[in-house]
Amino acid sequence: MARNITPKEKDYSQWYLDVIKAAELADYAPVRGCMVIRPDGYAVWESIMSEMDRRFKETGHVNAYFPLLIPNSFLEKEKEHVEGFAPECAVVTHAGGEELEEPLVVRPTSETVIGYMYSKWVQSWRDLPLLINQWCNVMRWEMRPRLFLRTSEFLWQEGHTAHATREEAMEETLKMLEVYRGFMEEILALPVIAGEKSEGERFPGADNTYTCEAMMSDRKALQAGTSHFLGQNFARAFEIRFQNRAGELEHAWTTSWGTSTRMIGAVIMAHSDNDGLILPPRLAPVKAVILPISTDEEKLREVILPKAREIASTLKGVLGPMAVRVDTDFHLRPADRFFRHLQKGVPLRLELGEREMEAGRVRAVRRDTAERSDIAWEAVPTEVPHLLETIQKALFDRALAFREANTRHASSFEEMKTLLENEGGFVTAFFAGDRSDEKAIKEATGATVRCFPLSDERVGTCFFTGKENAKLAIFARAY
RNA sequence: CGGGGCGUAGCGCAGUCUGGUUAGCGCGCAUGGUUCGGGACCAUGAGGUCGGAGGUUCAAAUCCUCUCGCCCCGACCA
Repeated sequence: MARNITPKEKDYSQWYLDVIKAAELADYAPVRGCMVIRPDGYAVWESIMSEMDRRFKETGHVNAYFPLLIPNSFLEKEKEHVEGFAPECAVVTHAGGEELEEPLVVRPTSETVIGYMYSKWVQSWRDLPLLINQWCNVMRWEMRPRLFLRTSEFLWQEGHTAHATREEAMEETLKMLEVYRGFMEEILALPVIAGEKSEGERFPGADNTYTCEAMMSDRKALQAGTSHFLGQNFARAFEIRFQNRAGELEHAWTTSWGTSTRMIGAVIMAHSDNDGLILPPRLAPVKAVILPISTDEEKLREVILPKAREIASTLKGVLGPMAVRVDTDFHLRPADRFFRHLQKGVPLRLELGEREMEAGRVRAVRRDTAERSDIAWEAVPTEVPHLLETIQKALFDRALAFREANTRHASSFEEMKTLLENEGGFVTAFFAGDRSDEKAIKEATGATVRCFPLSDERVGTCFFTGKENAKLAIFARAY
């Protein structure tokens, strides 16, 4: 048991913070609610960026960069948008030693400034679709910041597209939701439920919002990414118009979709244990660490270390140059070196000691299960990647089994209250209520509608209003 | 914004009520030694304008006034 980490059973919030600290992922910044992402945390973000960016480009998107500062008047052009975001905006009022004529908002999201630019770039149906993504930082002055999950400033990507037809924009919205789902499940080993948001949980200014909802290991829900169908709302606010083939002027149909550094928080809370961070192999910047071990320092440096480097070199050829590290912290005792990698979440530890030198093998220790196995030197380039994939799958399966074991169905409001109170987790129920019903349920249970899963088309009687033909919803307490 | 709590070494705290020699303790850190395959131990040592400003006093971490910041609960919010 790690002595620097509070067990999650004792205090889940503290456990989460302890894991981050022990893994040196992030630290608090001097400004309230802001965090410093440390090198090992940033490497995880880089890993996320490179894989997602590849998937965005494969689906036809390109990257661009829009400015940090947005004229205040832009936000006010879309009524719901400004109502949703104004309270949490940071505003620049002075610059160059003078008060500005118009205050500038630090972007909480970029629909407005991008809408403004799109109106200039779009004139003909031939200019559509416009498929642009940007990687950047945004600022939302939240009341309750938590590292990675909700920080005042965070890093994210926001995709913004404009289309000629409603159908095409809706198709894009769902396509990117599916890109998110695929990335989260395949790379983060995070099972998510793709679904539609309820009225009360919709993005300010959107006609529909879709989400990927995940369950954390305390059974609470976390929204890991959203994709919005914006209809013609922003096109009207910013006059994004084009002439169709018939020569008529039409408003474009737009979408936006985003995922953020919050996903790092999701990975931490989905997989890690009381010893510290556990990273899924496909996400982990360092996938395997090789530890030369011996009390005979001469032998260590002259025989074992060169062999370790040789194995590392071969393995790098398979896994990538940054994915394998040789631990040369010989001033630490083996136990301390084990723990360091354990807490950093390195998926696989390969020990090379005197026993292994004689036998011509390495001892592999899995981070997720602590299982040990011996791998012959010649087999390392094939066995290690295989073992990493086994770990990847095991993490996903474990998280999925956990979610399924903690998902229950409620037919009545009483039943829902009891389930949320006693069991927690996800509660499915047929629901056809409106915004005020959602509010009443939240006040009574602390839970919100997470989504209406797209994969489940069953309908039934609403547990709250009694209406027929209600869609199946998932309720849960959420971050 | 309302209620409660806290600022003393990198971190966690004691000392403040009842002012009094060089402000302590644990962890961590540095050096040396013994250890070493799942968080060792011994010894030595470095590290502090006690959140800030002003005041009372022979004397302030301690008492008084002002001020800044942080945390928790609520409100608000994704």
